[in-house]
Amino acid sequence: MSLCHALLTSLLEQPSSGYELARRFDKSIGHFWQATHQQIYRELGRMEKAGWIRSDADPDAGRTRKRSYTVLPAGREELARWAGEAGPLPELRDEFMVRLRADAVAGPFGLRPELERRRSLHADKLHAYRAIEARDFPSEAEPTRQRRIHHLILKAGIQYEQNWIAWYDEALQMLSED
Amino acid sequence: MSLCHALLTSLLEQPSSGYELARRFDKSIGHFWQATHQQIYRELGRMEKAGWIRSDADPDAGRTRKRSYTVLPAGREELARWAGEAGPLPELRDEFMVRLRADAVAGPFGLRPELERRRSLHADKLHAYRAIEARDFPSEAEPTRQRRIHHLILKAGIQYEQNWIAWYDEALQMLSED
DNA sequence: TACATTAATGCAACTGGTTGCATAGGCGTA
DNA sequence: TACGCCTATGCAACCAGTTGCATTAATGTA
Repeated sequence: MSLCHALLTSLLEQPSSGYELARRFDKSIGHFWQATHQQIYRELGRMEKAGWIRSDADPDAGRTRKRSYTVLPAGREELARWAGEAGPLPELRDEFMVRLRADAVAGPFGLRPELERRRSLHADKLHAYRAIEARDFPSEAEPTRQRRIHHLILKAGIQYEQNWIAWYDEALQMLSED
Repeated sequence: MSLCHALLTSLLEQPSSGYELARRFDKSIGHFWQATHQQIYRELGRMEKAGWIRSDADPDAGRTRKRSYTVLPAGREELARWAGEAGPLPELRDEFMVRLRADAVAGPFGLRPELERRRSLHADKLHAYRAIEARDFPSEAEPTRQRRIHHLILKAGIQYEQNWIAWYDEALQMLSED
């Protein structure tokens, strides 16, 4: 299970509360591994039980319940152990292919608007990634090992979206030939 | 939920038993929407209750329990209703990006072998798709609407794998610069 | 005849992820 | 002061998907 390892990584970068993790997730690794606050809190609880992380009342908690989590040595070891493991490829699992197939067999159901909508959603994501790239990885910046890896991850997202956009263009063109 | 609609589509092409569906799934739409036999049997049960499909003892069942499922008009309507709906984009959810990030923050953990392994798994899939393409969509065949859509779906798989292979090549090259 | 394999279906338990709701303090503003 | 929003955490119920196992019949093979 990757969520706890994603959390360990995030907490190594910066000890944080569950809430902060949830927000940071949305902006970084969350592009490749989504999690709701519920999952995050649940997982933090488990990890604390397992002795991988420790929680303290956050310094700027005031009178709130805010807790800050820190990775313990056991957590760091677990991350190192896990990171080297072989894992499964992500599964290609796309609802829309099911709709397309239904359209081929029992349609046509007029999928053009949906094709266009999806193409534009991919374009939105691509623009968002490009904006992050321009901000975080300007060409003049010195490429440390860490920065290069982070950039590489982002490029996976960029290429993924570009690829789908190209496919949707092809699909739309095919549709207009009918 | 797409599984039942994938099943409806499959059953429209060809009334079948759960077992047959499970095997056909592995070879066609299963590339884009996986399901175990368990899920399929469970779903067939639900759909029969909902009045979308009907089951009869399969003509060549002999003394076995084999049942054959057929789509009823209500099922066909449900498929048409669903097919036109807007759906969510598939989520980009890749374990390996979590490992890479862990490697950037707390590594290096020596991810090269895993990078190579994953690249070659993608290459395997690509070859499998290419083989299907050569067999099912030879250039001389007449492209009906249905055939063109099926080919389009397959191409999504092909481009997806090509895209990942290109990314892994870039990643491996980056790694060798260290 | 015995044994392994494949066809065919299904139960039970579990895991990961989602949804809806609840709580409670802090902060800005009308 | 009252209202709404944001920060922050959590419970409970649910759903989809996975895993392991069990059953029964037919088919092939040593």
